[in-house]
Parts: sequence; structure tokens; C-alpha cells
Amino acid sequence: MRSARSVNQSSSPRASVPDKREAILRAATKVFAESGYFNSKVADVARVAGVADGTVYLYFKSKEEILRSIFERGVGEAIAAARAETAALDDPREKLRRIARLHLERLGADRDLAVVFQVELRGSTKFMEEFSAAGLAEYLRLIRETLEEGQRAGLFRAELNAKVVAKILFGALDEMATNWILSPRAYKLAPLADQVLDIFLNGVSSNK
Amino acid sequence: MRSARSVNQSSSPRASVPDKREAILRAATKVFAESGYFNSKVADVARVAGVADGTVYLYFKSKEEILRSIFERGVGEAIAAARAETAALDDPREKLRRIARLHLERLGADRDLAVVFQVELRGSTKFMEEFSAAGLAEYLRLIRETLEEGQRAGLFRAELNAKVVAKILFGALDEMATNWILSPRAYKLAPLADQVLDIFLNGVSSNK
DNA sequence: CTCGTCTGAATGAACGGTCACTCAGTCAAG
DNA sequence: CTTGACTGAGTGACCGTTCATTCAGACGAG
Repeated sequence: MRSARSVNQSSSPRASVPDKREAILRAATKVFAESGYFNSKVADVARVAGVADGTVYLYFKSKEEILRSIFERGVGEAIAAARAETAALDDPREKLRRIARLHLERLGADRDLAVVFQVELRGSTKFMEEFSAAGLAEYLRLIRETLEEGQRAGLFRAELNAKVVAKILFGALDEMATNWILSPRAYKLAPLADQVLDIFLNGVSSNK
Repeated sequence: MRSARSVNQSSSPRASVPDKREAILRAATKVFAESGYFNSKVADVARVAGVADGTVYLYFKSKEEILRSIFERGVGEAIAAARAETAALDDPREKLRRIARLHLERLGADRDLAVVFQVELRGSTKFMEEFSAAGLAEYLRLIRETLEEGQRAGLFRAELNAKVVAKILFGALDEMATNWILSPRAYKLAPLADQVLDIFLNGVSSNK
């Protein structure tokens, strides 16, 4: 059937599977992005992934679990990357700039994934609550802690509520991403990070 | 015609029609907010509205049209209010402050409506595109024009791209609203408008 | 006033299409 | 042979939508 089989022979026998799980996740991201989660049929995901309907259920308990998996992997990677890339930096302003850039670069690099994150995951309070609890909360914490670091260093106005300020930055970036997805015009998403940071840092800076 | 007549309080068992259309819209907002649009059954909406399943179809062509109606009414009112309230103001900074306050006051006053706007309407690219085209675009334009007014007056940095800046402000407000919905803690949404504006105006201001 | 007639808003049971999920069977490798 | 990954037709539940039927009130005639 698929030549992928032979390609994979190179690996160990049991792990020989050309990772169908991976194929299904990729297919689902594409299908969900195109039609929306609720309008997508599991059969479509299976077809795009090149497997039978039933195979999907060998890797995922339910349609919903596919969406959850896409989300968990995406947010996990994003947070890990942000932590790793900021660890080496000293200036909190630079840290925030790096976080913002990573945020928009990541979404800008994979439109399907961006659609799922910006649109599909928001489509029900149920998912939103998980989203909020699991990933967003940690991401916002990362931003908040960086802000507080800057406040202690006297770089940012001390009287500002770091929690609210973190949401402002996140919200601004989030809106850039959502608008980019909906825009028919093709433009680069990542550079907007600098414009956002420019205004944002100016707004929270303590030096006049 | 007047549907709410004085006979409303009469002892008539069949009280005069208190606008079923209105009742259905209100019920749908509640039901959609609770279960999500795709998980809601038309039968649930009918039950909450106190009408039979079929009656819903005397007032709306389809389930989707109910959602569209909620959206159109909401966004129409919001834009009208923003225009009306800013018309009398001179200072672009005050205009923006008023827009932000109205934005959050409106959503903060009706949690169900807020959930539908912040969550349910985002749940499919299809709705998002309509949302974007119909209402959001006009709202962003209102903000952008106010920003440009401020730039011409020398209040805001002239080198900033007003379109991007408008999205930043909108995104920040939007995130406040979404977070408020998802938060179990009860706090007032509207006052956050001032914190957002504080940082925002500081960030775009041309005077040091 | 009291019929008799008519109207159309409202009803809700039933329909029909859709689709997530299942499972009995196939097949290839060892 | 056994094993287990994979298949895909089948199934049953679900739910948006329809439509034959009901009945409260309007209205004209007497």
C-alpha cells in the first residue's frame, strides 16, 4: 500500500510504524483548520492521514482526544521553547521581546496549526476552560514573572498589576495572530512582534 | 406595531405575546453560552424560551440564523453606542477611553452574551470570517480613525502604524473579556479598561 | 348579545440524514 | 501455525427540520 512502510524499516521493528499517530495528528490539524472541529468528520481525518476510520481509534480514544492532543503538544512545545530561549537572556525587556517573537514566529510558520489554536480551540467554553487551565495559565505566568523581574529591576513601573499587564501583552499578540489568519492578504506575522513590543515597553517603562 | 400592550398585566391566561422572537434570542444566548453552539439542541432553546420546537422555525430560518441574529444585534448596538458616546468628546485620548470603557461595560453586564461573543462566535473560521467582515472590521476602523486623529493632533507618535495599533488595543481589551469569562473569581470587568488605557496611552504617546 | 365561520400561530411527533464509533474479519510477518 | 496491526462496512443514537393537526381569538350576521 504505502511505501512509507519500507522507508521506516530502517528503524527498530516495533517502532517500525511510520508513526501513524503523527500522521493522524497532522491530518487532523489540516482538516480541523479547513472545516472547523465540529464540521469535520473522523472519516475525513482518516482519509487525509491515509488510514482507515478504525485505525484512528487505535491511537486516540475519541475525536475530542485528537483535538486535545494537538493542543497539548503545541502548547507544551511553545512553553518549553520560550523558557529555553529566555534562560540565557538577562534583560527582562529582551526576554519579553524573545517571547513575543517566538509566539508569532511559531504561529506564523504553520497556518493550519495557527487556525486550530486561534479559532478552533476557542469554540466552546469546555475547551476554553481546559486551554485556560492547562496551557494559557502557565504561559501567562511566564510573562508575568518576567514583568515582575523587570519591576524589581526598576525597569517597569512598579505600581502596575503584573497579572493584568501580562494579559494585555498576550491579548495584543493573540489579536495579531487571529487577524493574520483571517486576513486574505499574505503578510509576515512575526515582524509585528516588534511593533507590539515597542508600544508595550513604552507603556510600562518607568523612565520618562 | 406595539406588541407590549397594557393588557399585558391582565388576568388573561394567554397573556399577550411578549415577543417570542425576543424570548427565543434570549434563550438561545443562555443555552449557547452554557453548552456551546454546536452542543446545543434547538429543542433546548425552545424549552428555555417556553415555546415548542417548531415555533423556533416560525421566527428563524435555521439554528445558524439564531446565532447570526444574536451577533448582528450585539455588534450593531455596540458600534452605535461607541459612535454616539464619542461624538461629543474632543480629546482623542478621551474618546479611546470611552470606547474601551463601553466595550468592557457592555460585556461585563451580560455574562451570557459575553460568552457567546468571546467564545462561541470564534468557534469556526466560517463565523469568524463573517464576524471579521461585518462587525469587527468596522469597530477596528473606529479605533483606527480615532488614533489617526490623535496622531494629527500630535498627541500620538506619528510613526506608528495606526492599523496595527488599533489591533493592539482591541486585542488587549478582548483578552480582558475572555479572561474574565473563564475566571471563576468574580471581579468587575469594566475597571480594567482604565489599566489597559493607562499602559496603552503611555505607549503611544508622543510626549516624554 | 350569541352563534358559526374562519384564520394562522403554535404545537410536537415523526422523519431522514449524518456520523462517531465498533468489531468481525483480513493479511503479513515471524 | 500465532499474533496483532489494520481495515471499512455496519450500526445506533442523535438532532435539525418539517408538517398535519389543534385551537384561541377575530369578526360578521342575526
